[in-house]
This record gives sequence, structure tokens and C-alpha cells, in this order.
Amino acid sequence: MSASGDGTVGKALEVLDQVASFGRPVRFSELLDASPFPKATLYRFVQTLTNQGMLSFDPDRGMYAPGVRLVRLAHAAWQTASLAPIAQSHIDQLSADVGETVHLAQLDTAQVIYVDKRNAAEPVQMYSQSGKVGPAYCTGVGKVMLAYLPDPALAEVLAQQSYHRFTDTTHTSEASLRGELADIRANGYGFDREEHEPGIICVALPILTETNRVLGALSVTSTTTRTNLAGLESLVDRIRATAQAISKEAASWHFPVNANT
Amino acid sequence: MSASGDGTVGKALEVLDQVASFGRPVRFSELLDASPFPKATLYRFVQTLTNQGMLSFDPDRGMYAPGVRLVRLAHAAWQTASLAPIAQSHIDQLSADVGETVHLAQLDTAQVIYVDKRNAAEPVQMYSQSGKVGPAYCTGVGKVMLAYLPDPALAEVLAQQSYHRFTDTTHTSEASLRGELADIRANGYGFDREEHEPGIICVALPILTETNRVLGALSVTSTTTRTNLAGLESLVDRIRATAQAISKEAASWHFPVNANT
DNA sequence: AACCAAGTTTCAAATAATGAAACTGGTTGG
DNA sequence: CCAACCAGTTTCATTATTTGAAACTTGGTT
Repeated sequence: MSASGDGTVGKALEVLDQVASFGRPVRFSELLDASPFPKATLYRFVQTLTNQGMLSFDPDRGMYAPGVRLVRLAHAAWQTASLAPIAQSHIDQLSADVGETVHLAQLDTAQVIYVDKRNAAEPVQMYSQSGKVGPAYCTGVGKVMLAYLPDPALAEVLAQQSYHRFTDTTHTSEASLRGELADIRANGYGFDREEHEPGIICVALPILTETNRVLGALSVTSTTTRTNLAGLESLVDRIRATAQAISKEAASWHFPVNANT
Repeated sequence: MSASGDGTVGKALEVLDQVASFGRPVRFSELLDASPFPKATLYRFVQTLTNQGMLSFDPDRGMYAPGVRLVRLAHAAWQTASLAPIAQSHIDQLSADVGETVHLAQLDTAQVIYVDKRNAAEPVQMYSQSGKVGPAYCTGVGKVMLAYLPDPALAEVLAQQSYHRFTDTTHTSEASLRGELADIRANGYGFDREEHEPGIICVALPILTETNRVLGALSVTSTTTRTNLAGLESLVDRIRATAQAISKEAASWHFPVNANT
């Protein structure tokens, strides 16, 4: 009842995603090879999306790329719907206090999207950092968000994970992942034990509403050469304070003015 | 043959734009009031877009906002289709050299989208800056891009401008704007003579391909208290060098590898 | 000139979108 | 307590749009 296949619009967005996933401009024929749609159908989608500015077309090279209209829309999305503007000052502070890299992430269907990041050393962060995606089943932020998902939604998301073995601590089955999710719910926080990249570890906490819906997650990342899980665990209280502050601000944020009526 | 109204997909994207334009989460009924679509139709669009992650829905408050999937797509758009990654180092340099604010913009249908910005004083730039929009007919970057548009496209875009009088130098008719566009083509650069905001002036140059298609525009902005049009005009050669460097890099950028076949 | 590949258009059949109206569930107020 | 009201949701016959195989066009190659 959710994923892909809502009529024409769903299909068009699938095409849009495909173009985006190339990460470079693409020929029509390349898209066709990778697409489930017949030539004429794909052609019309690409035309429509280009007309709409969701794709841009370079007539000199005959190539399509994601369009600038997306940049405009994303500006709105980032400002209105992401936690980034609210969280900004809080994660600045957190990153300064703990002296490690802080990530702010949200869930997009079955994937993790990093919406902001603070690097202890280099306090500047860039647009190009926001929007990066990662797998949900083997990142700290991913797992803590999954842990607090209500059951019907969780089942759907778990079914979509690829369970690719990145390292030898990566979860490779839904069963083992579910086991850890229970632990996370019990503790209120979770770790990445080099599950995605060797040498990289993190602690993560969810950002929840008063009604316990998942808004996003925070993590503090480090390396095994600098610290260990126990070291990261000692930061949990500090991180929780930030998560709660963000949650509290998010609750009052929406709908600044309620004039008229 | 272009703007709005390509079938169902076009309508759905219109709805998406509408949600984004509120700049805050919206109730369904608010959208309905501002929408040309009947209740059931709008309802289905909103459902589909939410399913697809293009909108997010807050069930506690019954409100819709742009969804995080847009952030992911925009990341791809910004990286692949915008000039920002290519231009980065060039505009850093330009901004440092001239000691003024530099804007990098592209055209989205009839609007200007700022894809990057350098503030002389504060060298950091943020995601939240990228994606901002402005009118094409009364900004330096907008006018120089219009000036190099091929005629059928230009006519369409000019028809869509609102010609709102922001200040008393603002163009208020297509005719007067067309007059200036001819001058810009003759000179190769254009000004903003406090047309959008009093006290704010700029010089702008287009970024063109070898075939003279418009890729984007660069501008250097200042205030009437600090300099004047002649002062800005003296920067033209320096800015042109940057515009050409970006154009050259853009030409070789696309399609890094061309393996197989 | 014949060939080929990539891109574009056509058109009847199949499918999906449409929207007036009816329904639900919650809130207000008489 | 009931009636009116409102926001949101669902229904279903009608209508319009999408669909895709096939034919065609364009530009380059042998």
C-alpha cells in the first residue's frame, strides 16, 4: 500500500529517480536499456519531465540530467520539512562539545538521508553534504530510526533492505537486525560497530516526538583508532540532551502564526 | 508547448509546487482553497505524492510539507546539473579578488535560481542559500540570461513575467525590457540599476557554451554607498575571465568516461 | 546508395484519472 | 441530546489520458 506504482505520477517519478541515480548526464538510449518501460512510454515521460523543469536536456549532447527545479523544491523541503534549520545551533554546540563528527539524518522510505553534518575540525558544512544517502540496516542512525518505527511500517522497510555484507559485523538477515532493534528500544540508543566501514564506529540516538514518532536521528562518529564503543557510550547523555532539545523545538516550530478564522 | 499542463504528471507537480510555496506545513483544506482542482482530485494527488515521499505528512497535526525525497533528488541535481560544483573554486577566487558578493544563477523556466553565492566577508556558504529564487526581469543575472535566449523561448519567458514595479527603475513592460536585452547582447554584460531593491546594484555576465547556449550567469553585487555602476563596470574583464573558465570546464565536465560500445 | 542506430511520431485499444455526491468521525452550540 | 457543521475520505459511472507496437525520420557510416 505504499512503495512504488501509484499510477502515472509514480512511474514518472521512478524515471526521475533513475536519471538521478546515474550521477551524470545520460542518453535516452541508456535510460531505455535500464528501464522497464517501452520506448514510446519512456520517451513521453522524459519529455514531460523536461518540460516541467524536473529534468534538464542538453541539446548539444542529447543528454538528460536532473533539473534545476529540483534545487528550488529542495530548498523548500530542507527549510520546511527537514530538521536541519531547527537543529543547526544544537548540533554546532554538540559537535564543539564532543569534538567529533556529528550527523543529522532522516528516513526516506527505506533509506537514510543525511540532512546535515558537522565536522569537528572543519566547522563549515556544505549543501553537497546534505542529501547523501546510506543504507538503513547498517548505520547507527538508520538502526535507531528503524527501532522506533511502528510495526506495519517497519515490516515494509525491513523487507526492502538489501542486507549486503559490507564488513564482518554487518547484519545479513532481517532476524538478526530485528534482534538488535529490540536492544535499541530497551536502551534508547544504538551503535554502529564497524558495520558499514571498517574502523568507523558511532553512537546514535533517535529524535522522537512526544507521541514517539520518529523525526530523525543524531549520531556521533569516530574511529577505532581514536576511541571505542565504551568511549562513545559515555557521550549518550550529552547527545540525548541535544536530541530532546531538537524534538522540543520541532514541536513548537510548525505553524508559527495561526492568524485569521 | 511547454509551461504547465502536461497531463497528470504536470498537475501533480503543480500541487507539489504549491505545497512548497507555502514555506510551512499546510492543511489539506488550505491547499484546497488555493487550488484549481476539485476536492477528490486534489486529495488523490496529495496522497500519491505522500506515498512517493515527495511530500511528508505529519499525522499529529494533519499537515503536509515537502518531503525528504526531494532533498535526495536535489543533491543529484545540484551535483550533476548545476554549475555549482564546477564553479566552486572559480567563484571563491573571484569573490576574494573583487571583495564583493558573487552570485551564481541558472534559469528555471521564467525564474532565476541562485545555485551558489559567495559573500566576501563571510566565505562560508550554506545549502539554505542555494535554491532561492528571484524574478528574471529585474535582476542582473536574470536579464543577461534572457538576453542570450533564442527567440521562441524568450517570447514565452517574457510573457510569463509579472513586471511588478519594485523600485522606480524596474522595467514594467516587455517592450522596455526587450530594449535593454538588445543593449546587453551588444555589450556582453548587464547591470541591475537598483531595479529590485533600492541601493543594491550589480554587474552580471552570462555563462555560455561554445554554441552560445545559456548555461547560467555570474554577478557581482554591491551597494550604492560603496560604489557605482562605473566602479562595477571596471570588474567586467575579471568576471568575464571567470565566466569563460567555468564555461570551458563545463564543456569537458559532462560524461567523464565513455567506455564500451 | 544502402544500411544502421538513435530518436520521434502515430493511433486505436486499454487503462487510469476525474469529480459530484455520499459518507465518516469529530466538534460546536442550541 | 440532537442537529448542524466541518475537515477529511471514499465511491463509482463517466470521461479523458496513457499506452506501446509499429512506422517513420534523421544523421551518421560503410
